[in-house]
Amino acid sequence: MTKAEKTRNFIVEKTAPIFNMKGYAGTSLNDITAATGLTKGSIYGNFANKDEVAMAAFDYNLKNVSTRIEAEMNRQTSIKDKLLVYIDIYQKFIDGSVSAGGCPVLNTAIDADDTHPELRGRVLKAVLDWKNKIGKLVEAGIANKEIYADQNPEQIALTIIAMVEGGIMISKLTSKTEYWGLITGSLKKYVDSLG
Amino acid sequence: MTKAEKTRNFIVEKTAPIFNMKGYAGTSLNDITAATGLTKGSIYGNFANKDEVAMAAFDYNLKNVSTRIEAEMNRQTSIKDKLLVYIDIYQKFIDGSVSAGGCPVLNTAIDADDTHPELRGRVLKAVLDWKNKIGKLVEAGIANKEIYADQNPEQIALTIIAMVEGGIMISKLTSKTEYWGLITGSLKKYVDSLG
DNA sequence: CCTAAAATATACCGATCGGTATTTTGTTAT
DNA sequence: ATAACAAAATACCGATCGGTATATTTTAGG
Repeated sequence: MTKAEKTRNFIVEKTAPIFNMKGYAGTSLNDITAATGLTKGSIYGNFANKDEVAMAAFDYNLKNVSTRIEAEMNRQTSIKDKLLVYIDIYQKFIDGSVSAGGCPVLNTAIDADDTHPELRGRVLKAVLDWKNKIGKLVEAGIANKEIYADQNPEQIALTIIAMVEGGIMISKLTSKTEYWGLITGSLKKYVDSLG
Repeated sequence: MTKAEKTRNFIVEKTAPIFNMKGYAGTSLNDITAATGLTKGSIYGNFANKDEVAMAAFDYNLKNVSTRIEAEMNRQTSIKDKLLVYIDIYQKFIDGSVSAGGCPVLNTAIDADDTHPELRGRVLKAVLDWKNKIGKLVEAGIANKEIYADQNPEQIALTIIAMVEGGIMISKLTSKTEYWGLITGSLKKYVDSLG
């Protein structure tokens, strides 16, 4: 890893939580230099513009979530338990112990939806990938009789994502972890009812 | 209504969709003057600062949702049908036929959560009021035997809000109304299972 | 119709915005 | 050790930011 690559990673690591909290328009180059201790010249020596930093920051935040989910999912055996992994992982996004500012998918979706097509495209792909992943899990669950055959994998995927993301919004806004407990309680019951 | 009050309302009406789409940091005073055709002097003759315009815009967007929901709810007789009113109303937020930019509660919650305490306070109140409203509906449903007595009103309220807001995020981002149909399909089944 | 007050427009403020050309510093291979 | 190169810092750019003091226009009451 060259010096430039190291610095690039360093900048992304330091700015990713800021973009996640303040959004694209709300994060200034001054924020970026302050967080990294570097100067504007150095930032622009490693990135073409603010857009590129924002994209890399989103990718970093997304990968951070994905790898944690992947790891925890591999520790579960049943499909239903795999589907419920999101509950434990996203708990950490609410109390702030992981990636300050909440879920990057939700934040960036709202932030970039009507303002930043490039960023929007990245979040869109993330949501569709997520939907496909859950859909395939459900299909596997149907195949091994864990889930009823008449269930719609796409519908289940969308419902789980909606509940998780909506739940994060509520719990983060209110700072009430017991709300997250109640919402995920409904989610557990829902997943249990699938088969 | 004095001239100043008219102008104030006019400014709020014209800027409310912009704040809803671009967020607080993303909406500039130039956006405000462009949308209204007024000058900065006129804006600041009616509002102390950008914050005040943003607050008034949020209040306006929120009231817009609330009154529509209230009206549609009064047309329903059963508690379950009242709970399902959100589905039809929010449909219009996704296709953009009402208040461009999606649900103001969701947008402002994400936008202001970590950046704007005053605005955050307003959204927080909106969500808690919403939760209480659904909670009381559920209690009424329990009282008239429409809903099982062992159901938790607070949990039901939070679950419905989470599904609706999460569903809006997904449907707006993907521009797929069929996704909204699938998610609200789950919501209908959920509400139906309550009693 | 005229005047006083209210409302809007004009012109400007310093600060900050994203971005860049140039210089200085740090690194690395010979 | 030094030359060649890469990387970071400095100093600056025009544009836009939110905000204001002042001048002009519009409104409303007598």
